[in-house]
Amino acid sequence: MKRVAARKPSAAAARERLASWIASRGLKATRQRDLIVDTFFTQTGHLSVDELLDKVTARDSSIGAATVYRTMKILTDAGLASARHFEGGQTRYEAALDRHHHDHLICTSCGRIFEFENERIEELQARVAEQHGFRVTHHKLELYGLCKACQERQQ
Amino acid sequence: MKRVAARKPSAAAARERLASWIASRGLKATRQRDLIVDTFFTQTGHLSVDELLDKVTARDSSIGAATVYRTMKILTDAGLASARHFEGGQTRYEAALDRHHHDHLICTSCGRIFEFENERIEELQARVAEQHGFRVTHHKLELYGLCKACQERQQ
DNA sequence: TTTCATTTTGAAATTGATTCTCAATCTCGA
DNA sequence: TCGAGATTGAGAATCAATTTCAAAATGAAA
Ligand SMILES: [Mn+2]
Ligand SMILES: [Mn+2]
Ligand SMILES: [Zn+2]
Ligand SMILES: [Zn+2]
Repeated sequence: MKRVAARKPSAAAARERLASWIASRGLKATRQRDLIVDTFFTQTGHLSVDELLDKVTARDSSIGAATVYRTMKILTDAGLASARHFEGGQTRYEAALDRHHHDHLICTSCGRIFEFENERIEELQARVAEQHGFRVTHHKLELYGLCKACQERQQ
Repeated sequence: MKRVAARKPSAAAARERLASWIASRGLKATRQRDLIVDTFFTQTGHLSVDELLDKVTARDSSIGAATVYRTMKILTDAGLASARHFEGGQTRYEAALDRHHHDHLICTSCGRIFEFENERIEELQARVAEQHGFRVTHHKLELYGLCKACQERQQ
């Protein structure tokens, strides 16, 4: 039996949650899904399907892109991943289990993504919504610009 | 000479600004562009290219979609329109001349879009950026949910 | 175990918004 | 009026994502 690399505790929990999600709706467990989910939770950050596909096909080159798309949709529906639609193209996914809501700073030069939480901003948003009689289901706050490193690099 | 419908004062200003923008970079004035620009500034709100194309082809059915895309790009580059990328596909454009920065509430049921300005939120965003040593170029704050009317309609 | 209805898969086709290409047509300064 | 250069509309191309479909895999019941 092969020894398995240590994994983040949340990864195991996520796999368990996924198993019951799958069982509870008559879906079936598959080798491909397991591998994709395992690969996803082994990574950190905000992954595009393309990037994830690369890691996945490095492990099993027979897995198709459609299956990765489909699996990430399942993870999202199960609340184990969140889909983020930043500017400029592909959807990115991040692990969602045991994570607080947070927003993002995106460097338009190097593409790095930073996270922040700001309770005060959330409150003010809620107040704005209230003033409009609006019931907010979700929101998006994204700050685009140059990260510290890129500012320094550009002198 | 045909009488022209009364138009918002900003529309005339925008056309003037566009004329000098076009002249200043060796572009040429065209009938199609005039008609598209005129149609755009006659409308209010956040228009998709498809919606704009409909209004445009109602006036001249020979105008192609590519020309509408190209014209909206010019208006955007000239700072006379802003492109908004809300959830769900197409870019929407709104008039930008003499408008403050503002953010949006988007009803996911009826699609209506409401605007707000909140100086306090802007300040807090600036502070967040500062804490990360980030130089923000632009940001996006969008609140999605049900507008008042849609809440009431759904009982 | 075997059966077999159901789900899943990978490849390829399709979608939908947008951009590009290209030959024909227009614009505008000389 | 001329002609270099810009613009046009149609259709092709692009790109991420979804759908289709026939073959393969899964798992509950027998
Ligand atoms: Mn994040
Ligand atoms: Mn607006
Ligand atoms: Zn950077
Ligand atoms: Zn509504």
